[in-house]
Amino acid sequence: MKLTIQDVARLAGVGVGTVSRVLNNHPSVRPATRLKIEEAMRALDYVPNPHARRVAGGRSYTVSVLLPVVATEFYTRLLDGMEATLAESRYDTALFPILNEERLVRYLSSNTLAYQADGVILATHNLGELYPNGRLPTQHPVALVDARSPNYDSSFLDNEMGGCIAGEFLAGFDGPIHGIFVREPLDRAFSSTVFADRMAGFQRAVEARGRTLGPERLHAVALNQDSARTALHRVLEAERGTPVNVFAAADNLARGVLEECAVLGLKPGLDVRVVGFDNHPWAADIGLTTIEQPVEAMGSAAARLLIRRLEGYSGPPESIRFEPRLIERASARRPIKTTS
Amino acid sequence: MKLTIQDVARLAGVGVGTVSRVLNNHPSVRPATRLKIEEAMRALDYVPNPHARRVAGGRSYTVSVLLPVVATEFYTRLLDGMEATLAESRYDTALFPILNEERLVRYLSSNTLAYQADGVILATHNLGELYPNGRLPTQHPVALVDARSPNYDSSFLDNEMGGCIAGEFLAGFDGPIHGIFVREPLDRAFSSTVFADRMAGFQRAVEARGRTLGPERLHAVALNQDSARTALHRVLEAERGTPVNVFAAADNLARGVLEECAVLGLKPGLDVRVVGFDNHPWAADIGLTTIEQPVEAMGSAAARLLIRRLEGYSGPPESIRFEPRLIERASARRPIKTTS
DNA sequence: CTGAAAGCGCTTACAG
DNA sequence: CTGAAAGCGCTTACAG
Repeated sequence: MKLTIQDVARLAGVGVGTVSRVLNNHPSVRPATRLKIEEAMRALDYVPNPHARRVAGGRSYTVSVLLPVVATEFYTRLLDGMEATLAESRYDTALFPILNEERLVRYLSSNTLAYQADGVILATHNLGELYPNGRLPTQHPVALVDARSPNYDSSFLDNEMGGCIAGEFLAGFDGPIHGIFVREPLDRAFSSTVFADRMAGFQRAVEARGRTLGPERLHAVALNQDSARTALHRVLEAERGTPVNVFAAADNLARGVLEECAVLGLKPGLDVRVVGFDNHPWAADIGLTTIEQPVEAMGSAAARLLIRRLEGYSGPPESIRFEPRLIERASARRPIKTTS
Repeated sequence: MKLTIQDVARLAGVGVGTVSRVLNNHPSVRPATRLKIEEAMRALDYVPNPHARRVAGGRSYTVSVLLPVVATEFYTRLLDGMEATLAESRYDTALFPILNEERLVRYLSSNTLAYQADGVILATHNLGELYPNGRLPTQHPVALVDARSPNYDSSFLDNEMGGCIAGEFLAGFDGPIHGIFVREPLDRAFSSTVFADRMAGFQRAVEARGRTLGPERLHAVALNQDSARTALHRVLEAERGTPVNVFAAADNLARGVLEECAVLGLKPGLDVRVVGFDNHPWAADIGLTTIEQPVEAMGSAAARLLIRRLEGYSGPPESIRFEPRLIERASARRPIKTTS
């Protein structure tokens, strides 16, 4: 009842070996034959049995993706990017949500993972705390995403540059400048410098423009809207007047700020200028000026780096750096410059 | 280099068939033989190749666990309970974090899941919204945990009873009674009635004791501590005086309330009596009176129900109900009754 | 109770 | 470029 490679071979009028070759993108298959077989597969709606492939081929055609359990759009998009690229090369994705540190260690040391996957993608995790030598205890190729390490391939965003852009932009407005960011770690298992980097760039840019930004203007909060709303109150109390300029280092925080503005009757872009970070799909809907990061592209790049290793490449580790850019919307807009 | 069943058979001086039988708990193996083989496996540190088992046996020895991406202790513990029981029966666990609704549908419809798993455990998800007929589009056995359905085996907590217990307990104190709970859904992909049930029981119990609890005393918040802190302010403003009695329908919320009490200089258990829900490991450390739910046991029960199906049981769906109980600590303690 | 053998659905040299 | 065959590491009737 379950379709096998035999059924495809029979329908296409070829041997199973040839079907297998098209399944594995083997170069030496005549185009006409390939077409005939692909048609048969489509007609039968054939999906190869991955377990048999693993046994016969000695590879699993699966990559393990280890990611922190932080329910933000960011990880959904990152995963979409990785999975799309992995699927193109016919790799399955096995997800391992890192609920806590003990679980991360277990995943990496267990036979389960070793058996299941040909390679590992680790998200947002700076090695080094858990594994002081900066190496994961696995024989398989590893790629990092949204993180960097000298030992592994990685794709990452230049978060510091993103902070810089926000800082330079807000320094162009009158009124005091504040920053709202997330205190690390996001999660016990994930020490990351993402937010620290953003704030470092931000601070540097603001001060380079001769504007002050002491520690009392930097507000560390939890990654949720309510915390950001509370932080806005602290900003307003400190300044006792508008306008104020706020860099919220994640769109989710910026959204909280905008919502609280609505409650307080303050006009975004006039009384309170807000710049977020992420450019999530809904950012346009709420008119949020923000720093865009190409999340899907980062995921896709990490997947591509890993696939290259899986196919035998063995050059030195490579890092692909992505650059953020400013998306200007109503929540903070520069006046249009008029000539003369 | 990789160990196979052949190596074990050779060392134990038996055929591979017999080794396979002990691997699969086949009854007809002489105890002495079994011992000899188990010793050989231990000596070699042998782990069977799951892919080969899947191909030969036609089963995957894997169950898929679909769970919402809400980073709370609850899911860690639930998973611990499930995995422990599954592992006892030599089942691997494949985790599928439901990042959004589209992804849940994709998991359930994809060939990936169908191939990988012999069965599915779905957490905290009330079917019916996504699948109006209340059935998942899968041929495999399904068990629910932290949710119920007439169509599938399930293990769940009597959340309403938990709310009742909290309500009865708080009704024993002087001062107004408030409730802080989470507005559903927790997550776009997970419609659950967990919090609604807790509040329904709470309200019923409080009113049965002749105490008032209008809608203005029920505070819907997001599931994080900051939201709970803000809610406490609303409680205190409404009452303008202490003591007040607060049921926070999750320990995480209760923790926020206690922290805000510390900031405001209010004494937990005297000025503000707080009852949480969960009895997470850290609840004892902060002296939180709370409703305990046996999370690991619930996970374990769901796993057991599924395993029974996987082994061929085909009776009607069964629901295992777990009862919560009150754990009294400093944040709300009844005066010790003295005789006469 | 146990061994030898066939078979699961693929992959991959080996010949042609 | 392609087919026939051996082999991957297991499981499971089939005999004994």
